[in-house]
Amino acid sequence: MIAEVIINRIAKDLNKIFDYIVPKDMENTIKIGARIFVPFGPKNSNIEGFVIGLKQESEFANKEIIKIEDIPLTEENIELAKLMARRYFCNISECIKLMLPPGEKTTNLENRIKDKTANFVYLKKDIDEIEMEIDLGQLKNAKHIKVLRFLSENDGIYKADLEILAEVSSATLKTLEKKDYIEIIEQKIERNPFKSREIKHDKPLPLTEEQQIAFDKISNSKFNEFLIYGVTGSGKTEVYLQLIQNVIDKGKRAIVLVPEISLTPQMVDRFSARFGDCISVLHSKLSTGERNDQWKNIKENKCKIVIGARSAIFAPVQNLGIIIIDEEHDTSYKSDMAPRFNAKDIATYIAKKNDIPLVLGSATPDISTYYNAKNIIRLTKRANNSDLPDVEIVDLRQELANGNRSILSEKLKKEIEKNLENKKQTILFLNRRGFSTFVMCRDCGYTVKCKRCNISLTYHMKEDKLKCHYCGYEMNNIKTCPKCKSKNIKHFGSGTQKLEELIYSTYPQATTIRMDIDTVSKKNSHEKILNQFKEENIDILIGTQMVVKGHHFPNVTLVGVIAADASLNTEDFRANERTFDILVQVAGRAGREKLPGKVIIQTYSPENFCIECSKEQNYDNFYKTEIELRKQLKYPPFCDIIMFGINSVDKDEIKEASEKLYNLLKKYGQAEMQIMPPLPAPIDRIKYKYRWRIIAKCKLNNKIIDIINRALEDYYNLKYKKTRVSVDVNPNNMS
DNA sequence: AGCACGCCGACT
DNA sequence: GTCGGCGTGCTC
Repeated sequence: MIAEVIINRIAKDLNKIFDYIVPKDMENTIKIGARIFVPFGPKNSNIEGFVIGLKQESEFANKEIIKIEDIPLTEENIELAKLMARRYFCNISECIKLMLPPGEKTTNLENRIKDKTANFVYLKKDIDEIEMEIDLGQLKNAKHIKVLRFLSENDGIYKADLEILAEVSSATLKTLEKKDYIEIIEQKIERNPFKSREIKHDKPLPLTEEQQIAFDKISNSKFNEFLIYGVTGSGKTEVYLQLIQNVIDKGKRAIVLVPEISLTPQMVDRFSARFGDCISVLHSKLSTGERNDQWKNIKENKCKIVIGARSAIFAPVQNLGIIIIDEEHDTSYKSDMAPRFNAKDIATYIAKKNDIPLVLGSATPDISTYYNAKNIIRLTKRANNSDLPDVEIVDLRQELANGNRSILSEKLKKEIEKNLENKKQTILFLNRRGFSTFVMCRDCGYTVKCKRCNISLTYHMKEDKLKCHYCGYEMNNIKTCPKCKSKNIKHFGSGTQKLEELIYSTYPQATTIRMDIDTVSKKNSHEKILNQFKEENIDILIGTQMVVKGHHFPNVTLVGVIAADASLNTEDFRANERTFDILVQVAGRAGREKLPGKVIIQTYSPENFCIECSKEQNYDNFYKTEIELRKQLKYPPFCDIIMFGINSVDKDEIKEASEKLYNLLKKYGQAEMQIMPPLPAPIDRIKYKYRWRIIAKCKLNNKIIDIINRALEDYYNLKYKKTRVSVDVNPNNMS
C-alpha cells in the first residue's frame, strides 16, 4: 500500500505529492487525513506530513512511513484543501492548516498546546471508616485528620486550594496518597472564555409576519442560499436564533459566522441567553489555548453551535444543519493572507455537501451577493417600530466658503452643544486614526515618509511620535525640517486624535473617549471602551469604523460623520459600496430606542449618489445605480479582478520577474483575460520590500484557474529567489 | 524549507 | 593544500 503525502512545509517546491510505502502493520489504521511522520531528504530527517490519498502502486515510493501520529482530518477536509489550493493558488499544506486544531505548532511536537490540567484530590476511603480509625487511635497525625475531614466536605478539590485551606504542604498530601487515604488525579480543566459572565436566559420571541415568512422558507429547506435583506433593527437575529433552535431540535448543529469586529461578548451573550452553554466561540482575541479548547469541544460534539469569525467555517462540526453568515457584506469574510479564501464561497461548498441551507443576512448586502441571489427574503419593518434617524448632509465646500476652516461644521457644532446640554450622548465618526495624515515643511515641501514603506508618517499626539500605519515604524516628531532646517512645519489632514484634541478645546466640559486600533489593541479593551461609554455616560465617543458595528447605545441621539468622502476617493472598485455601507451603519447608531436620532454627514461631495442614498438609507436606489456602474466598468459581479501581487527586496529582480510573469500569463491566457502590464503598486514599498502588481480582468472559471496555475508553475520554475508572488481574486485592498 | 554538493577565492 | 562562502538542485 502506498500513501500520497503532503509535507507540512510552506514552500512552492514542496507543494506536491510524495509517495511513501505504508508498512504492513499500519495498513489497517492509516486513513486519508492522517498526520504522519516520514523520512525526508538526504538525511532522512523525521518530518511531519498528511496523507491525502492511498493507492496500490507507485514508481517513486521507496521509503516507509515512520509513524501515524493521529487522524485530525476527514476525507472531506482533504478534498476541500485540494480544491482550495487550486482555486486560491496556494499550497495544500496552507489549506490543511486551517482545518487543524488552532495553535498546534505542528512541526514540533514539543511545542504543541497541551490540555490545561490541574491536580484534583479525592478521598479514597469512606469517611465513616476514617472516623473509626481516628477513634481507634490508628490515625493520629493532626494534619492528616484535618485534611481528611476537610476532604469529606469538599471532595474533588483543587490540590493547590486544599493545601491553602487545610494549611498543609504537598508532602503531607503525598504521604496520605501513599497510605491510600486519598488519590491525586491530574485532570483537564476547561478554559472557559465566557466564565464569570452572568447570562440571563430568554425565550423565543413571537415572530412578526415577515420573520415568520423567513423562518418558514428556510427552516426545512435542503441546500439553498437565502439572503435575508433586513433593515437595521428588523430582527434578523431572532430569525437566526429560531432557525438554529429548529436545527438543534432535529439533533443537528449550526455554524454562525460574524465579522471579527462584532464578535463581542454582547453578541455571544445573545446566543448564550437562548441556548445556554452549548456554544463554542472562535475568534482571534482568544488565546491559543482557549481556541484549542473550543476546537476540541466541537470535535467531541460537546457543543451545538459554533459562533466565529471567518476561519470558523472550517470548525470540525459534525452533523451540520445550517450555516448562517451575519453581516454578509463585511469585508472580513475574505482573507487577505494565503490561503486568500472567501468564507462565503467555502460556506456554499460545505452547505451543498451537507445539503443544508446557507443563510446570508445584511441590511446593506454585498452588491455581488444581491445580484446573484435567487432567494431574497425582505424584512422591511423595524421590530420595535422606532423611526429611522433624521439624516442631514452638510456641504463642507459651503462651510469653507463661509470662512469656517474647522473640521466641524457650524451645524454639527450646534447639535453637539444641544446634545451636551440635554445630557445625551454623541458619536463622532472619522475613518482615519492618528493626529494628522502627513507632516510637511511649508518652506521646501519636504514630507516625512517611512524610509521602509515610502508612505507618509502619521503624527500621534500622545507619544509625540510619527508612525507608519503600514509597518509600525515610529520616530520622534520633528521640529525642524531635516532638509532645509526651516521651523515652519505643518501637520495636514486630521485623524481621530486631532479630532479628540479639537473637541477637548472646543467643549472643555465634555467627557470624551476614543476608540481606534491604537486604543483597543489590548485584549477585551474594545468591549471595555464601549461599556465605559455606555455605563459612565461619557458625552462623546470618537472613533474609526470599529464604533459602527452592531452596538446598541440607547442614550445616543447624535451621530456626526466628519468626512464621508474619506472612503470614497480610493481606487478600490468597492469604494461606493463601502461608503454607503458605513454611512448606513453609522446612522444606525443614532436613536435606536424611543429617543429620536439625528445624523449629520459632512462631505465635500453631497451630490454623490452613495451619500444621497444614505440620507434615506435607501439600499434599492443605491444598488440600481451601483450595479449599472459595475456593468459599464466591468467590475464584479460581471467580471472578477485578479490581482497578482509581486514583492521583492531587489529593485531590479522584481521588474524582471513581473515582466516574465506577465508574459507567461499572456502566453496562456491572452484570449480569455484582459491583462494589464506590470506596474509598481500605489504603495510601492512596504518594509523595505518593493511592490509591483499585475491586474487581470475576466470572469474566474475552471479554465482561467488552470491557465493561471500553469503560468505560475512556469514562473516558479524560473526560480526568482528574492521575489514572491501572490494571487488575490477580488482583493479587499487594492493598494 | 532545509540540506548537501560543488565551485571558487583566501589563507595557514 | 584545505577551509568556508554561497549558488544550485533535490527531496517519494
